[in-house]
Amino acid sequence: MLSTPSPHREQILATATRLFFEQGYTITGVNQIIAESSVARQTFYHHFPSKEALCAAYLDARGADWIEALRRAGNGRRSARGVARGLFGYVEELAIETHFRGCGMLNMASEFADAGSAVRERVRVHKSAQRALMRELFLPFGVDGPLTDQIHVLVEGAIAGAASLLNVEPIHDALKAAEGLLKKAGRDERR
Amino acid sequence: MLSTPSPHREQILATATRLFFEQGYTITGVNQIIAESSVARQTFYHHFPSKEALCAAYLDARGADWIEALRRAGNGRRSARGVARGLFGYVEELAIETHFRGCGMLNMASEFADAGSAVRERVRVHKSAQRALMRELFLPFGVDGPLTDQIHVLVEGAIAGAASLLNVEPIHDALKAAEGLLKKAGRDERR
DNA sequence: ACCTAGATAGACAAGTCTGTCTACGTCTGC
DNA sequence: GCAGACGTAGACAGACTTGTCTATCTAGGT
Repeated sequence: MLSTPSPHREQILATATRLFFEQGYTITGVNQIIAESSVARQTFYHHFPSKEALCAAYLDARGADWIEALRRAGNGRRSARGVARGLFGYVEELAIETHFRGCGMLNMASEFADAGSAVRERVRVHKSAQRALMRELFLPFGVDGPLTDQIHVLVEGAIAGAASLLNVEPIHDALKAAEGLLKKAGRDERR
Repeated sequence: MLSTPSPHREQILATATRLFFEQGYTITGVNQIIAESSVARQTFYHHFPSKEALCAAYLDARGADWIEALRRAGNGRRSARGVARGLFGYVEELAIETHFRGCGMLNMASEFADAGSAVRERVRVHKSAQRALMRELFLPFGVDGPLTDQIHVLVEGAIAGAASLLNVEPIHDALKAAEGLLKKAGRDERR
């Protein structure tokens, strides 16, 4: 069965992850994935019955990785402000590293127009999980749900803004905004 | 010269605008644009020497339209909060109307990985103009630059977030965050 | 009446795309 | 020793891609 993780499958998925993110889905052909994975055509179609199936696997893997990385970036902080700094610091790091390629999930969604498609649904579930992660990270510091949702919007805006403007300014702006909102919330609470 | 606006050119550009936005750039072929524009192949290549040239024209036109629409949505308000409500109200309206298709400029950027490409540069200039527009709209109410930049991030995050989650919640969150930041700024100012 | 510019339809080149197929090799368990 | 699983290499089908080409038609100016 699939209990043993096939190295071929992993290799194909790794190549696809790189190419889908760096180039985009439509523009990346299975021929290129096959060639750069150094596997045979049949091997590819054995593990993934179609390009779209590979896309689904890519979204699942990448989504989980991203959530985990974001959790690590926000964990172990001593304050809500610290969590925010961890999050946006990681976002900045990644933006520079990827040459402002933006969010892999959102980029994929932009290539699937139909809002009812399986891809869009997967992206929706992922972003929903990201939203829940914000709650999880800020909850220990008494930050309420509505505010964590607002910070989530700032994270999304930071990534999208950096990809548009090709620099890290929007990420800094987002962090400042998050700090402002947290400060305000603290002040309101003490009243 | 190009002083007389050719109706054919306009027709092609209108079709491309629709298809590029609804479907995406790579997936939309010139054949489809030609067919749905009801022009001859040669006519297409007469007005646009290549698909990429058409893309550039699309970005220019759509970018200008978007800025203008956003200006109208934020203009004629009596307070900074009113401007924010106008802006996010328009963003919400559009998100629903387009079935959460997101931002046409950002979607296009996501299909051009090379950060140095002409397309990415055009998107960058557009977002820069959008940033300047935020300043212009909020300036009459004494809102300073850094804060308008933060609101701009919220606008970006609202559009991207709505496209991801397939609902308008992120837009409401963004508005709440903007109102919070404006309120906080007003309070700080009075201190 | 004639000439030119612009539009038309459509063939065409040269390449790409996804997915299926055959034919051949190699490794493992029984 | 041999069957079956798994791998490889590569041909192939059929559709699609962008951009160029020819050949015909039509309208306006002189």
